[in-house]
Amino acid sequence: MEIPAKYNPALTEEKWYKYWMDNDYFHSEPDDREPYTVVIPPPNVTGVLHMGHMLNNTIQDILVRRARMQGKNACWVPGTDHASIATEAKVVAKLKKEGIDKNSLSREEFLDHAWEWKEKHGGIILEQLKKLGASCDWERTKFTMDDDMSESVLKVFVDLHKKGLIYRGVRMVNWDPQAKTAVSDEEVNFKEVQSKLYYVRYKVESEDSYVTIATTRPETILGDTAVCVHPEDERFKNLHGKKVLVPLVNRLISIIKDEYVDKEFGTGALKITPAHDINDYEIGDKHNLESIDIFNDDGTMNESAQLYIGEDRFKVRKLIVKDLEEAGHIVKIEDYINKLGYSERTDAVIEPKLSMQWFCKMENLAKPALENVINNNVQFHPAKFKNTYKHWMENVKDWCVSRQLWWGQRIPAYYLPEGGYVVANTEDEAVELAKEKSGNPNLTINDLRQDEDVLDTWFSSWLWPISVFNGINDPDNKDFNYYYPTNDLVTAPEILFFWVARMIMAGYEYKGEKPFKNVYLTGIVRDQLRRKMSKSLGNSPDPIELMKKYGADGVRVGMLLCSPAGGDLLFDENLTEQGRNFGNKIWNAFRLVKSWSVDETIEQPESSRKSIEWFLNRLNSEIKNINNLYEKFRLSEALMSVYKLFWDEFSSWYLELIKPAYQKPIDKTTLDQTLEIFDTLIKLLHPIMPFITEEIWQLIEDRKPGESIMIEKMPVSETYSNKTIQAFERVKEVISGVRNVRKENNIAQKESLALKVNGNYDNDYDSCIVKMCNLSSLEKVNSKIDGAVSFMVKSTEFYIELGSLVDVEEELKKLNDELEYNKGFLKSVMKKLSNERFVNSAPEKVVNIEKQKKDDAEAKIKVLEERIAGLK
RNA sequence: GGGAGAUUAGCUCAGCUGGUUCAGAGCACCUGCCUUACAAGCAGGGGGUCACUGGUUCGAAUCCAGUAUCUCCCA
Repeated sequence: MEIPAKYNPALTEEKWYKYWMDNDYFHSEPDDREPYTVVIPPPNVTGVLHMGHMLNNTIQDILVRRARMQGKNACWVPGTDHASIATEAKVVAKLKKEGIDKNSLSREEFLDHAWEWKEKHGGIILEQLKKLGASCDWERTKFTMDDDMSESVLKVFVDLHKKGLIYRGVRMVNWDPQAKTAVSDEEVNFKEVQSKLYYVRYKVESEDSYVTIATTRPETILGDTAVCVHPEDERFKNLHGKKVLVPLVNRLISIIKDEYVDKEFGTGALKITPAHDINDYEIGDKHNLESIDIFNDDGTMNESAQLYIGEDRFKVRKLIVKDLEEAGHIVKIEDYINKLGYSERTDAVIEPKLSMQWFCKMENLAKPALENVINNNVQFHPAKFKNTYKHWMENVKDWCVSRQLWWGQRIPAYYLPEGGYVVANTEDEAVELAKEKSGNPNLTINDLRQDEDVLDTWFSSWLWPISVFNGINDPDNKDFNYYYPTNDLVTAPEILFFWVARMIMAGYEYKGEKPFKNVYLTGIVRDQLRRKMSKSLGNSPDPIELMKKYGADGVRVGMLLCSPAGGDLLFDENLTEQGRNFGNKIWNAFRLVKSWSVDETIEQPESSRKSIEWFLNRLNSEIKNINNLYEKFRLSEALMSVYKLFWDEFSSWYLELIKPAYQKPIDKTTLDQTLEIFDTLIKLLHPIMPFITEEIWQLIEDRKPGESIMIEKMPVSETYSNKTIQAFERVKEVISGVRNVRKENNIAQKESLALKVNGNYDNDYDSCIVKMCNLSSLEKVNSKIDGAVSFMVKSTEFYIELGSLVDVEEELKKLNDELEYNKGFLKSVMKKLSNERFVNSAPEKVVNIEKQKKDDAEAKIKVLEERIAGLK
């Protein structure tokens, strides 16, 4: 069989993905086995695959494939969320391009367009995940606006309303004047901008004096309802209880006292505009101030402003400064850097605005969600995120769940003609409730007006682990009972609060149980300059191209190589290259083993027998180690361990040890055992590199149709002896020693050498040393040999006689350097041992270790000194 | 302004409840090799006052305090 020297992923990946799908390996149904469940963090329907998804889904697939091979019933539920703001923005933009104004469409017409858009673009990411090898149960794919999902959302809204946890209220919200919707705090990006600080003086009522305030937003002066000073501020004590006139509109407002004011900032006097600043709103609330809303929804001035009506807020700033200046109210203008909130979706400057919204009370929902993270019922990896989570949950604010959009679940609240409203799951129910509430038995649905707003997308996603199994609509169904709670959630720390925390809340509220046991928090993928990868910066490689170039396996390895949990992840294409190279290494190891022909008549060489014995010990110890790392979610370390096991231990040592001479056959025992070892290794590798391992597994032996490595059993660790492993480490040192001698003296491997040993030496692995070093003899002697090149392993001396070839000077230097080092080492040990307090207070074990060090060092020094004397 | 965390090799990071896996790994770098599995490779090598200053201790990268720098979250 001719196997190419370079592994070509393109030839195998599609083939095996199709094979897995055709055999339905990804699909799960409840049965007797232990379930292992993961729900995908639903990507946004507007998106395309980016590096963050690659990382996140690589990790999920590794966990899922591993669990499946451990014999669990693995179920990974894929899906997407409807992303109301982003999707609506996209659809509006698309319509605009076609010359259609959203406002000219009815709600239903618009939604038709939106659905059409979703059908066309919504599945892109999921399709791309297949290229990565994601072993999702595609039959279970969900979308947050599927009928049953929406039904769950509305049911929960109605239920929470009944429980008094949903209420309607006026609140200061982050208003996006471009999207004309409120956005959550988390969807606001703060950026530093160069702006100006305007010092404006207000005339004190019936006095010929002024008070000067400082503001960055002079246009909001028109909405001022107070001026506030610090009660202890001497400069303003004479003003307490007085009133001032708002410039230009001459409204009379009070001077109030509040400790909130920073005496050092500006002039120490603060204008209060409760309708347009969150802090002012709170002060206004405290002092019962009037709120004057001077903006329209699109950021232009309204009638309440009295001036500049219909003009945009930024234009008004320029106009009002000019007018204030002319009226003599501007004292000075300074340059000033402040932070401004921008909408994550539209990049418009956020306008704090009072508006009627729907809220969800968080306090009681947060309690179990906090408690069960603190007590580790839900575990965070890495655990440091518990701190931030705790801080957030203890200061949780009510959740604004309404959005002024059409795309999403419409709030099931119906307003009665004569005021008031009812909340109901269906229109019929709403009519019934309305009849009851109004006492009017003739009401019909046409008399009711449903709320125009939709629910926040997170109000869908927080139910995700429950609703994908239909656990809201049918709480006692088989799937929900079997798969919930799920096992691991893999997501980014950025959404720890507004997604993870809320899922935990929903879990306890609707099932009385956590939604998942572990939360693995990935890092943020950044480029080499630590910049977050983003489309706008253009610093993100296209994952599809990357997979084409390096193979999905290579990219998976590359992602994992740079991803300590929770830390930032500095992606570099050379990591994927390293992944591809690793694939090639595996491929070539396979090629080598496959190239050997068997001769059943030859006996197994001693060296092979010993090598296998060693490697099995090494392998089992490493399996244990790897299991440990996986349990602690130290995935990149698990990868590194299996990487080194395969590359260093298996390829560089084991295969070289058992390799037959060129074109010579191998004995059957060794080959069989080697194939078995290979099989174990690729099973260990499968969760990380599913494609190449399947390809090799299928080639290594004839497989029956329907067989696959992905449903094989993950190897478990059997007993092993650390003694054997350590003994072999000595053997490696001896072999390295001989290699060094060859190298330093330019002796080819073909030329055989005679090795002599003096000192403490175990000849168990002589056959391995003889083979690896091409020795003509390996002989124990009882004295040092002058005139030979030498090296030491521990305090055992090894000699190779090269006759005149020995460079005495060189040899002396080497020995003297080593002597120097050992003397220094001994000195440091003696220092410890001669410290009485150390000997008395340190545990006996530690003292004994030091004594052992002393003995070893002394023995070595003695040997070195003798050798130096011999050479001189 | 409030809170959390970080600082270990050129880069990214391990290093658990102080002591033999204590100064590590991978990559990068340097040297020599196209040796019949693999140059996407092989064999070697160099490189760190563990941010700084004190303290606790027989003993500190590890614990404590302060300083500096950085990051994130909240306002």
